[in-house]
Amino acid sequence: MAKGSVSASVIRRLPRYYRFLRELSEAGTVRISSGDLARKMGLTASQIRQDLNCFGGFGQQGYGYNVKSLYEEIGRIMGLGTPRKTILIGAGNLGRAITQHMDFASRGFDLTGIFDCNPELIGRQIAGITIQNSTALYDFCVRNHPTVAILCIPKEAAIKLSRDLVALGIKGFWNFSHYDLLLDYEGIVVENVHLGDSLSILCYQLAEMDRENNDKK
Amino acid sequence: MAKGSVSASVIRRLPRYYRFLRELSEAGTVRISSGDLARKMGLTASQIRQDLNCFGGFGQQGYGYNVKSLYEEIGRIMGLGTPRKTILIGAGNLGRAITQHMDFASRGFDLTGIFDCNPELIGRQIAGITIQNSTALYDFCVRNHPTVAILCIPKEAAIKLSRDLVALGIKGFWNFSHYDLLLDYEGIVVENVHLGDSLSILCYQLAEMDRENNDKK
DNA sequence: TAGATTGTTAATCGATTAACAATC
DNA sequence: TAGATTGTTAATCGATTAACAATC
Repeated sequence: MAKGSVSASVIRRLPRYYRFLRELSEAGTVRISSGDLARKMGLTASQIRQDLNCFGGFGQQGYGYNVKSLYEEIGRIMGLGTPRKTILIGAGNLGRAITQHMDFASRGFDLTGIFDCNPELIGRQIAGITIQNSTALYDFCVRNHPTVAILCIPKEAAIKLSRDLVALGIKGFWNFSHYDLLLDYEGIVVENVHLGDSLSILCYQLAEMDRENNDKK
Repeated sequence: MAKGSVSASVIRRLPRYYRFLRELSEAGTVRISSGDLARKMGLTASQIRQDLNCFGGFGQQGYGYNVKSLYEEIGRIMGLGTPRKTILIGAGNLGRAITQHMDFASRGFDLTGIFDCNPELIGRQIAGITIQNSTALYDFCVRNHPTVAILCIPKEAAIKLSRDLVALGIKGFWNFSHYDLLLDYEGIVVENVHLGDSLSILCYQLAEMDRENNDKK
């Protein structure tokens, strides 16, 4: 189905297409042309057609794209259909917020375990899941075979733990620790989220704006 | 100081340079060559030299870069020196987690107010700041002149509120709502964070890995 | 001085945009 | 059929990499 490897730029845009198509679908739009979608998303029609054609020809000449079927197609491409057993490690502020905030099911994940080493947190529940002692992690993985781990733990813990988790069968990491997780194992994927970096980019843009304004004067 | 406009690709890498340089500095490293830094960061030496030269010649031929002074230089470029008065809107799970999780001061922000419309939350404290009723937002802005707003509110609220906030003097938005905030006002900057999109990218990569493995068989 | 490494220019690569024949 | 819009190829643009003279 997939033609060789799709570039990272295209992949990063996929979830955004998916979002816009869902909204269009919910609003009752049946069909859309690449030109109209481009205007809505702030892209070019060419780019949209190029992007979609990495995965196949989903449109119809003279008509455009069927919103609902394109939406479903992209969902299939992103692999949302088969939920992956997921564990969360680190039930601090961020871990708890993500658990409560994110709709895992609709995004292809099934949160099955939460772990922390803080005795104050162990036994409490988040989103209906009981926080377990980190010492139970090994047994849990052996028994339940989760394949995805969300890391909401400090840098040092992430470095230490990630190797063990790979050995326990984890294939994908959603990493919030302040550390660029780069696992050189074959067949492991990592998505690093650096909220601090994101905030710093905003800071830069504000600083740059100030500098421009000062130059004008 | 800045030579015209620096590309978005370079800007997105700046916080990462900053992180690595701080770590090197804390580890006691005095100088580093573009080659060594490239190896550490998984970049090319060329790219590092090109990136840094967007802002000026911070190195010295035959020596490399002084870690501490390059670190400080990048901090200046990112504008970390002058803290910007910041407000957080939406003190739900995500808003609370971000408040407690993020070191705003070291990143050039000064969180001065938190707002929510949920009566259960109003009056409570997060990180030493009392959650105020959203109805007090207007007065607060008129009196305190915050310039940055963090949006941890639903899509609809973000759309409605963002225009008002611009009118109240907000120049920068750190937007966590499930919505691509795109303010076409002059002199307003937005950093959208889509955690759902990030998770979807991980999902795609896992699906792609599965497809590759199936193809092999 | 000789060795190392930068700053910078030129070459390459990849991604975006434009153009247009195919076709619904 | 005529009009619209895709899929796809070619052209352009920008970003990354390579090369090397300048120089510490």
